[in-house]
Amino acid sequence: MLDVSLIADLPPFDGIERKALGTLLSHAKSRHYEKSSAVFNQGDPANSFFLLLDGHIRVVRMAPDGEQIIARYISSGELFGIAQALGRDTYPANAIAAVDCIALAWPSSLWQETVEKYPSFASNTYKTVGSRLQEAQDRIVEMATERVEQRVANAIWKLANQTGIKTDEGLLIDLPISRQDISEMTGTTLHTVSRLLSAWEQNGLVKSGRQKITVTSGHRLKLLADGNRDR
Amino acid sequence: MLDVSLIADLPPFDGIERKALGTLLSHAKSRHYEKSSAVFNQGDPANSFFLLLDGHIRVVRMAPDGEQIIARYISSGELFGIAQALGRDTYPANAIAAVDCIALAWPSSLWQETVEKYPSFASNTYKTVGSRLQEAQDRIVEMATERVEQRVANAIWKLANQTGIKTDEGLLIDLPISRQDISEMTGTTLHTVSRLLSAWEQNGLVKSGRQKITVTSGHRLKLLADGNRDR
DNA sequence: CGAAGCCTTGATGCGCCTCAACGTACGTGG
DNA sequence: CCACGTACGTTGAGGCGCATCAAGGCTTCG
Repeated sequence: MLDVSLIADLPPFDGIERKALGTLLSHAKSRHYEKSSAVFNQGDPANSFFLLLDGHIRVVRMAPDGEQIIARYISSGELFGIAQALGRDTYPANAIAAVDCIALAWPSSLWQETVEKYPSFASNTYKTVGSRLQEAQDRIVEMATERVEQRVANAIWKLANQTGIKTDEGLLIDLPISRQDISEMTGTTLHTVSRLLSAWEQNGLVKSGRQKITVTSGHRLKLLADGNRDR
Repeated sequence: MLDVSLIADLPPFDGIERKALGTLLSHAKSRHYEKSSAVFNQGDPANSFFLLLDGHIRVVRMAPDGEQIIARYISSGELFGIAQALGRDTYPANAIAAVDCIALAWPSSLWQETVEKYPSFASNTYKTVGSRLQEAQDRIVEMATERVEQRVANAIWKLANQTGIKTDEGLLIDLPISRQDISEMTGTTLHTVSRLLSAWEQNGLVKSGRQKITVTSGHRLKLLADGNRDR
């Protein structure tokens, strides 16, 4: 049986009494997704909505020509696959487990009911959608006005802040991430990302290896992201 | 006094009885905005939400360096400035009248109440937000994967379909739009847009003049937008 | 141990920005 | 109504940023 403490402190459920959380949980199924497996795919009928309990999920959209673009990473404690909140009945993107993940899944049919019964849940989730729209718009502005170097610096800086864990060398991004992944987040190529990381490593901004990036000087990385050309 | 027929047939109000529309309208103020004036600005406290009755509104975001990016155009019949639906209390962008406009304005305090009282209004507006998020994501993918020529073709094609009126020459975009505007929609420069339009005019795809674009071959323009290099 | 996946680094060239100069339509006030 | 100022549009020359093409090294895993 799932315990209420699993979700009681998470932002989406803020303001719902524990008893109600119990009933909510009784309708949820806990599922395990292993690394690189798909939770759902773009175009699939949106039969469930999800809460990520542990791990990281990569949300990916396909371009018409088959190229992939990473829309965002979901961290634990976040809702995802909430197509209902967007008035959709299919998922708008692929969701891939970046590492082994545990998620709760509710049937979509419960969405409407939940939103109506718990106004705080409704306002929290719509706020989430709102901020994702905001983020998307920001990214459009970024793509339109900034150079590749800034965008890559910004992407890594945000990832480090979202998922980073402190090590003695700096902030380590807590999920396996390749040069290719970064390029798909920023609209460039893995080659350019590789060159940038090499240069930054020389200048002591980051330390990186196979699918691993540690930010050693968040400060200077942020400066780059904000457009200061180095030295 | 405002007449119910003004809004009765508009999508956002679909499914609300005429009597309720009357009460709703009684709280609205009709306002006139002359060409190039601001309805609201980015960062302003979101005191009202709006319905555009006539005209076209340009939604613009400012980049940190002062550059402007056009997020979208609002056509008549659409809601805009609905910061509440995004859980925000300030507007996330500027709204500028592209031509003389007439809009209804409601105080933001009415939003919550309206959403709760009319479920169809709620689901319609959240669907709107959802599709704007979708559009934004699509645009990110576009910026990341397509060449300037495709993006410009696509922007013009969409504008022509959204606002176009039939003339004997083709589809005329029904609002004054400069090379600069197009460049701010696509993340390029007015120079490149000018060169593209000149070339397209030579090939008989469009006819354009000062702040005016007529699409003479939507078909071939769409082909360009989809990535077919011409001839 | 081989294969597949990830990373690096060089060489080359093109797409598009930048800079510059000029032409043209609009509207505004004398 | 004409003259001027301003906003918009065009077109050329030059060069930079980054994609593309190419080749090879290093890990990880079956």
